[in-house]
Amino acid sequence: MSAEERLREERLRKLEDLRRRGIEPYPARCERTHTAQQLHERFANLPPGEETDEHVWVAGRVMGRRVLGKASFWDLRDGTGRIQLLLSQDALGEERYELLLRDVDLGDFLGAYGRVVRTRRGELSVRVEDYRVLAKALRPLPEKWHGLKDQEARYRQRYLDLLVNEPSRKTFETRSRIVRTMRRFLDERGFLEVETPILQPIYGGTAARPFTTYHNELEQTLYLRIAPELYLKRLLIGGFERVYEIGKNFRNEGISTRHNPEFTMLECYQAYADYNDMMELAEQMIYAIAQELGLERLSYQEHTIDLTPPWRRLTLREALLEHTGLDIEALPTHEALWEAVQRKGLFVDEQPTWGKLVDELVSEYVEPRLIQPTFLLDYPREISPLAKAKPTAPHLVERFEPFIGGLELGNAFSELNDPLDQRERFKQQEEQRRRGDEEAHPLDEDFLLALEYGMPPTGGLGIGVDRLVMLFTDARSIRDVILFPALRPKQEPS
RNA sequence: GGGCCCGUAGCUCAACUGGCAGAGCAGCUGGCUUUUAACCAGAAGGUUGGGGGUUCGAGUCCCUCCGGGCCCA
Repeated sequence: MSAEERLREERLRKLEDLRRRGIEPYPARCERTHTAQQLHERFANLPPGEETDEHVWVAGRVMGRRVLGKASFWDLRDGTGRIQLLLSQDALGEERYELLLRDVDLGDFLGAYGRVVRTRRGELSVRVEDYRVLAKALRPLPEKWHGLKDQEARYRQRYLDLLVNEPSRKTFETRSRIVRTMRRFLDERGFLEVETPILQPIYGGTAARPFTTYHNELEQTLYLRIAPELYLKRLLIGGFERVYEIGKNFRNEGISTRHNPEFTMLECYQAYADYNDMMELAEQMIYAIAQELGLERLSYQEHTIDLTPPWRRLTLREALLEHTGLDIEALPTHEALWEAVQRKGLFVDEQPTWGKLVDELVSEYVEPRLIQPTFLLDYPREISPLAKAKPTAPHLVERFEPFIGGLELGNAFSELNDPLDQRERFKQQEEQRRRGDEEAHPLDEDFLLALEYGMPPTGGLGIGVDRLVMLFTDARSIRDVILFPALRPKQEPS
């Protein structure tokens, strides 16, 4: 028997011992009059050594234990904090006291009843007169002092990570606050929260490979959405002027410190707005989150970042001129640009088109250096099939991506609402697909039909929620901000 | 997909140049009625991620597979 199994056997033995003595280790009900936090608030001014007449029931997990013989001190933790239990043979009687010491382990859930006191050393405690075993744990918790450090275990058994690593718990509380603040920000501005299909007959809204599934009854292939964009636009056509959705997108691609196959996205659309309005919306929203968290200036990895609006606006042309010395407007063809890239000895892979080459150069030489909040704007038209062309430069579109700390945090356009132009763009994408581009946008006749009924001029904005949480929690990997990140299955010896 | 690093007791970590696998916490036994990582004493706990190889001898060197981390694509 392994050491692990022996520890489990030991606890099973205790569980049986409890049952033999008529104690159900998994009772259906439990009494609780106060949380730990409520007690700490209510008795904040109780002086050391003082006792109250107040009797309370507390409940929680046993996280620590100091046994001094016929008296002992136990740490009970609930969702709000920690409270000490003071147990003695005097108060419980020999039998009940011995049973507790013998059969209750660290990690078990315990309810305790007694008087609220403060010990001579100043620790608020419950002097226990009665107790209930609430749930027996069969496996030991990770070590109390060092916590759980093993990265793999922290991801695979997140409950243990949350249980013993305070910073991890804080990260996910912060994540929740960020999403809540986003909702409040948009709700206050008249945006309507909606839900659109995750199972889609045609995927679209961005360039990515999808997960494929099948509906048995309909005998139909369906795709998990890579973006909600095309459905949200249908709502603009339907007359809603401001909508947003926060939800999971699914992209069948590699896993990295910045990519999880399912990830959370905010998309919002505002009628009668353009990408300039969406820039303001984005910086205001992220600043509002920063204010909520008290992080208007924050540290991300080795950087100090100031989120105060307005943020820097930088066109791709300016950015590439600055970081590579290439003027893409003076190199308007694929051949000319590639020739210049090679002449300069720039280190990028060859790309099939001018637009993709520009994108590649930006990814390689510009994005990692965008530490302070920056909107990169005016992208090549051919890599942006859902964005409206710039009136002054039809080979470019009104599109931007926000960058902070080198992280790409989103994507936004003045949305293309010309149904004939949209059809042309889809056809160009089909052509790219024929040339082997698996990520080319599929042609969506149902969406084109909707667009032909008329969509108002609209600004759209997508924000990657996970990456935003990374920024605000100083996380190096997206896995640190996703409760249950995607991992390869661990092979169990059979 | 490529390169580098890591995987030792339930948890956190040791183990020199290849030479008896070791400690703390947890658990077990005993002691202790005001502790705060309580303390004191004792005994126990290992397929060193899996498989193969080199060697008198492998946690350590080599090959391979699995998982994780970092960097690159």
